[in-house]
Amino acid sequence: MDNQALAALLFPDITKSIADYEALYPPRDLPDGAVVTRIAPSPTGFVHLGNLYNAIGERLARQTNGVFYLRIEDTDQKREVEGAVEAVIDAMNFYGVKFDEGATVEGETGKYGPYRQRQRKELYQTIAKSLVERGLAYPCFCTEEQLTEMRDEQMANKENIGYYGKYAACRDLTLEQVQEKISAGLPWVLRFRSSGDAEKMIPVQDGIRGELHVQENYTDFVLLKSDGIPTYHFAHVCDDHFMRTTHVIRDESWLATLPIHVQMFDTLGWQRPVYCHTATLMKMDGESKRKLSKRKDPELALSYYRAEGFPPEAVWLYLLTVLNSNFEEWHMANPDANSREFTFSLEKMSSSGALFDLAKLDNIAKDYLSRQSADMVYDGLLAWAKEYDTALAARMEAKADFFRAAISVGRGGDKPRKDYGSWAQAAKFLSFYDSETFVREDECPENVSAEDRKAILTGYLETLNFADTPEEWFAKVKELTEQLGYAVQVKKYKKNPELYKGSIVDVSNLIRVALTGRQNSPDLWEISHVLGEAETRRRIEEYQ
RNA sequence: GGCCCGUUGGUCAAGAGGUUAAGACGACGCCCUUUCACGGCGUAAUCAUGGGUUCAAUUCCCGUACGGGUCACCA
Repeated sequence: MDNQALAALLFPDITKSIADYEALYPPRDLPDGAVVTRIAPSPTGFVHLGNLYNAIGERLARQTNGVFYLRIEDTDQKREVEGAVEAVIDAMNFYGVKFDEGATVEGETGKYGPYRQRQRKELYQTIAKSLVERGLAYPCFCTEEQLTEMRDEQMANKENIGYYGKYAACRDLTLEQVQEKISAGLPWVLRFRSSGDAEKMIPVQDGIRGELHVQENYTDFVLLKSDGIPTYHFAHVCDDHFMRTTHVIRDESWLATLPIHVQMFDTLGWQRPVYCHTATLMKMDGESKRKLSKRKDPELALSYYRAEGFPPEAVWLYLLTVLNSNFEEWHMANPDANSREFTFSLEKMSSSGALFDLAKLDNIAKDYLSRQSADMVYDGLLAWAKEYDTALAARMEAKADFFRAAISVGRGGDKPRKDYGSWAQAAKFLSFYDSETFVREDECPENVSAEDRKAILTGYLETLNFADTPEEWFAKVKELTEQLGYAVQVKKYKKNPELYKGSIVDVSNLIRVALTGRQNSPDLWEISHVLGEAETRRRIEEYQ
């Protein structure tokens, strides 16, 4: 076979050489140990947790004065969705992830582009052509049906599946045969001619997992699809080489095709990047774990957390506890420090899949929000409401001082309340303050009879004086409690429940339900002052 | 089915050849308390399993089981 002639036949328009691209994309001038990494999503319109998970690379790049960039893997035109690139950028921006170079909404920035793979067709074809010239790649005319047939036969024979050895029908076509098929207009893909041995294991250093042993690739996998666009495997190798990527951080599902990637780097004589395969986030499904699924699990989508209103930093705090086992300890020691001050390390990443724990996220978010100022919470809630709850946004703007006061209750001090971890939770929690949204959700405490309910609320109203100090106010509550045969001290009631109708818990909770509609709320006297005397009296009278 | 990866409490996990096997979340119980919270304390693990190496293994090696992933002209 005349490889030069075949290459010319297959790629008549390619005039550049690999050397041209080496010159175009010179090695980066960066300090020793600088990490160059990226996220490389495909523009399917679905931005998921994994994308953010791998954006941890940004922190690694920052820590080492390296580079973090965005590459768009748009080689599958069928799955592409309009506006998807903007969606990725918007989502990353929301989570504070900044790119040094790569695709942008307007176009792109950086010297190693284009950063959209489809625009790099000529580069891939140049590399492909050189492989053909070296006799390492060949056109394949097999149809989908033929390939399915081959797979079925291999399955039936319990042989390894794939295009290799005697199954590689197009491997040894003559130049004339290729010429004939091409002039007949038959579509073709370009396959790699693998000389790998399935029995051979090759060691690969993984940045997270340590030394890995993978089987050598023996299949003639596809480099270029029939439309001339590369497959993921080929594009990844070419791009990460010419973009001078040092670390490839990606999901562990790529472990299976690692042999292909390693083989490509080696045969092209390029230095392999450090592969870092992250563990997949899992979810409990009945008795067993399984990968988070796009169709079944709304929490896989990044948009879920935004719509729910979890502050971006809180999501990072949670993700970091899962990503780096020593992060949580650091965060407890530095509760108010920004998570970016934490030194992230690949070695501390877990290699087995963690169950995604929404309860823990919730806890972390509550703790985070409890430490924020009332202004921050007001602004955050308002910004969220403008997008997801416009009625609330309107009320907040109309009654800004009132909402700020409500948000301030229980905030500050050594023991701030942890009532909500997301803006959606905050909206719900705060709803009782505003008379427009006030609804009684909880019932009067069980220990309190209808008669006592009336007596307590009437008595409460009679002595109610808005000028009282909190101490004076509560002294009156205690007095009322005692008069009506309830125990002022919970402990006494617990010891001798038969001596009392109930305790101050019941009395307080009755007032609480009257005032807030719930049995769980912040301090009643503070709430009353946010509501004002008229509204306070109105709610209690109404509940008598 | 082949191949790859994994397995410490309900969940996330630290850990080292010899430890009382950290810590966090969740659950439950108790305490504090001027209600609701917050907070404090406490309870719950024969470190998947069989074998080997060793004075000693949960920690090293091999097998088994289980779980997960992957085997496309999708990424």
